[in-house]
Amino acid sequence: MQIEIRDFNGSAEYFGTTGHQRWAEIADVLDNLTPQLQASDQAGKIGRPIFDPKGTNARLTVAADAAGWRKAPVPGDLRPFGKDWDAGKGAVLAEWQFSNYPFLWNNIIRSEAIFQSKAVVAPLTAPAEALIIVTKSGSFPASNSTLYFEQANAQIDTVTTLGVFEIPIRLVGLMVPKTSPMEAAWNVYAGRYAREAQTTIRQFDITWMKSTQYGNQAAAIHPR
Amino acid sequence: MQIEIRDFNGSAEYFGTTGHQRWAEIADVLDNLTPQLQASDQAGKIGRPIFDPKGTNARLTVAADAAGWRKAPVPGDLRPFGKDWDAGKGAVLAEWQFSNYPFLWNNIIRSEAIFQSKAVVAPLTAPAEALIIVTKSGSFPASNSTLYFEQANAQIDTVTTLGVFEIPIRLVGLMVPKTSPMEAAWNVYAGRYAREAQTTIRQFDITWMKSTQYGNQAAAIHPR
DNA sequence: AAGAATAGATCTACTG
DNA sequence: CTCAGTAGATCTATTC
Repeated sequence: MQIEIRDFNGSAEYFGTTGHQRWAEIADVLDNLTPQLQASDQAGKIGRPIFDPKGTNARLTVAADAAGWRKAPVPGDLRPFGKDWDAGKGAVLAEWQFSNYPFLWNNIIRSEAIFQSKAVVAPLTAPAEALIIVTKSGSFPASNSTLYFEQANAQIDTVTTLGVFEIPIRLVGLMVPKTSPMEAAWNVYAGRYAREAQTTIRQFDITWMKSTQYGNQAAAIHPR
Repeated sequence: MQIEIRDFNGSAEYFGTTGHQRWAEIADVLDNLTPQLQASDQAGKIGRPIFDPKGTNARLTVAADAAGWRKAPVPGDLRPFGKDWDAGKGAVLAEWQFSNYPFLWNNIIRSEAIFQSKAVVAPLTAPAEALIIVTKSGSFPASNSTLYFEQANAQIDTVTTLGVFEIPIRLVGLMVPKTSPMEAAWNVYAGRYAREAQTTIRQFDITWMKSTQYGNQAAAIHPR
């Protein structure tokens, strides 16, 4: 998929130097990711294609695993902050975050805590030096209140101005391709939360609607 | 209801002095709140009584309103952080937070931002000086992943140790009464997310189960 | 009336 | 196998 990047707290420098190899791996995973779509079950838009978090999540995890990235358990003294990061390798933590928007800060806060603690958590081989957060663009039709790139960018931008966070963060946005049609995986699930999908590769026409809150345009996605 | 309190960043001092009247109002609201219960719709515990966020939220908002507390819109420059705080009066902001746990940090981060900005947001009459967060105890049976007091306390405790937040926070926990039976409102809704309830006051037996993650005991609630 | 956005509600999936 | 707990999914309600 096509991506956009925003860097905070020196992460451009970090991923351009020390973290170069880690980023190359994640960039490769993202580059090879096919957009995942599913049918909405929301009143008023039943059946319309929306971004599929389950399919995306599963594929990111599998592909990152192949590159040596593993779930990173939250250490005991940070237990209140949850169970694990979605992936970690070397000195870099990563989250794919497509759930509701407040998870952004849950992810950042606990990453900041581990960053400041300098603890080495398996599978990391050194204290965490940076965090990668993968989101989808707000251009994607999606379930209500799921986090999106432009929103995350605006929030992190404001808070880093406050100067309370130090951990370098590379925010990634999965973008709707500018070229129509788009080839995407169409995932059909047995139930609303089921993880097992029947997947077919299909073509979708993209049309661009008016601009939204953060200047990004909404994309309407129609099956061919 | 019975409550517990945890103070961070000097909020004990604040609510004992400058913020005394504001706290007296909220304490009164909480004191007069009847526990709100509803039937779970979760597989494996269908029909069992759980904490009712909708009923609790609605009653807190109405009672706080009667004491002059109003929704506080997020100002334009903090727009990425959402629409509003649940309540505000004078120089104090309040949230009733019974949704999923990451909202805790969404609430705190945006409050910290407004605290540092020193902006005066309607209906506040001065820059925000403190934040009250009302949660329920983890002793309550509840929907999965809804925020609970002991979890919030542990997280805030860790993060205030990092020294990145300055806004005084009073965290409130709505507790399961130690005396059985408990009188509570039993709310029946037309649908899973419906806000209109048919309410009856009923008695519930409380039995205490084994301790959980943060040392609090789980309460089993049985209709008489 | 329809659309967009946040807030809140609250489930299933998965793991220890 | 059940229970507890987090993660993630994703809806409806409400307001603008």
